[in-house]
Amino acid sequence: MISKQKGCLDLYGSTAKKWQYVNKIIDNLMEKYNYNYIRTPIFESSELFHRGIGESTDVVTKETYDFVDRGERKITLRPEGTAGIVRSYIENKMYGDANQPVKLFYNGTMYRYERPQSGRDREFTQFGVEVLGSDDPLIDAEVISIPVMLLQILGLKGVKVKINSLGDKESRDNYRKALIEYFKPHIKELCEDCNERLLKNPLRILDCKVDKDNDLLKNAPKTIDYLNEESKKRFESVKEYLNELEIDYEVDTKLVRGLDYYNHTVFEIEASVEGFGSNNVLAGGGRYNGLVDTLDGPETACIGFACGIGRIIQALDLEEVKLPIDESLEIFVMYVSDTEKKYAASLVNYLRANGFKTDTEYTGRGLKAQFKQADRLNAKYLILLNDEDLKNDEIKIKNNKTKEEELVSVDYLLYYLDEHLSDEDIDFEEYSDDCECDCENHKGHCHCHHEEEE
RNA sequence: GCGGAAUUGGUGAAGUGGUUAACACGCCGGAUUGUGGCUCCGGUAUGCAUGAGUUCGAUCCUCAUAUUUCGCCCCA
Repeated sequence: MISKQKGCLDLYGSTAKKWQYVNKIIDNLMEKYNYNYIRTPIFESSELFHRGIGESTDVVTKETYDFVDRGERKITLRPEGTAGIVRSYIENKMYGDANQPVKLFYNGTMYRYERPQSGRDREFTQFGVEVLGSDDPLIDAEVISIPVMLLQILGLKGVKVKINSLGDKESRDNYRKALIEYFKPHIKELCEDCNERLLKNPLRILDCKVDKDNDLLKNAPKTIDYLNEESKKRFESVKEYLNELEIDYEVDTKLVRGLDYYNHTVFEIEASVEGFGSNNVLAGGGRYNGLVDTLDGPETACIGFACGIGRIIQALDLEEVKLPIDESLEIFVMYVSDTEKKYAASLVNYLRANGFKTDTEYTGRGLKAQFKQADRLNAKYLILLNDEDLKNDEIKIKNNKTKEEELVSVDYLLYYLDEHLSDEDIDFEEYSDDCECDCENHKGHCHCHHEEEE
């Protein structure tokens, strides 16, 4: 047997339903925010990511899926969405569009060659947003508000918004130098990883889990103190707009993020759910005003974020949030004889064409088993074809909940179904948590048939 | 890139170096209900992740590989 590749995921069944639902919410939300969908290739030239994300970042040095194609081209599977979109922005000269800023969103798979663990796969899906062509702090706040709104709509509770500012290039460089000077004399007191980090990415020392209680970290210089006046003012303005949007946030001066292209505003959205490992960051992003320039485009102020759909679903599961997914079937058509089966074929087709969610039997089951199948599919109405009835142009319809049967004339069928199914919309009572039967098969919705016995 | 744990049928799983791999659920068939969900009867892994080794003999021991899972680094 051939098994799937490490860190990949087969998405199907009820989990797939959840993804479809989340995607639907995202599309809807982006419509309201007036962001346009963009899809860029899953693979790009390796150089794009090396220059874009940063030669020294872990993502590029040890996590990319690289290969050489038959034309000797160096290719990399995209490890994130921003670089490809910036490339597209430049290549398609979107900076020349009349409509500025350019507000885009994407939703697709990304690839990172990593050791899989909770909340991290090699192929994973990110939804994200990029706004190119505006340095207005209002946009910073808006971009932060998107994942917040999304998680709120999905019903996730314990979300925490953390923000920080790295300042402009000047501020960031000054801060970096200050940190190195501060840590250098004491570096022996810190863990092995921190020693590694000192020159490569000193900002990350602040985020160290091993040394987090060390006074050295607590008293380290803070990003805020190294912002120049302009950067400081900008950060204040972002915070003001966040207040206007009524977004609760926390300034975390240790929040630095690992990709080279970030400056000014950076942010993360964390799930504080019991049972989430260390990969509890659901969304992250920030400003990257230098990236378009780095990739040979005109200087353009940009900001964006990305969130992992898989992690969001995981968080929803851990919080046991119930998504309003309707898993019922409107009509199940049953038959026994060959003539009934032929009639069933055209009837099913007819019902579907008229907008009813309809299914029927395909495996030669007996009538008894067809009833079971109908229950499994959560059918609301059963149509029991019977040669005798058909001779009279009549069809037997059974309400699978009340068990009431009615013989309906063929001409009247659609009307009958319309009548009965329209007010049969999702009955939230029925799908509540309160099911107390002993069966084990209902984690979410209970479809058990426990009559009002006794 | 580094480290820990796991891998038995459709599912949850028990189990042993040696004839037919427990049990439960599910599923299929039958009986009984006019058309099901209750009950009863029967069926349901020539197989214990894959490959190699130790052995008279391995699902059970050893090694390798794959996948899963949980951490570290890093990220969403």
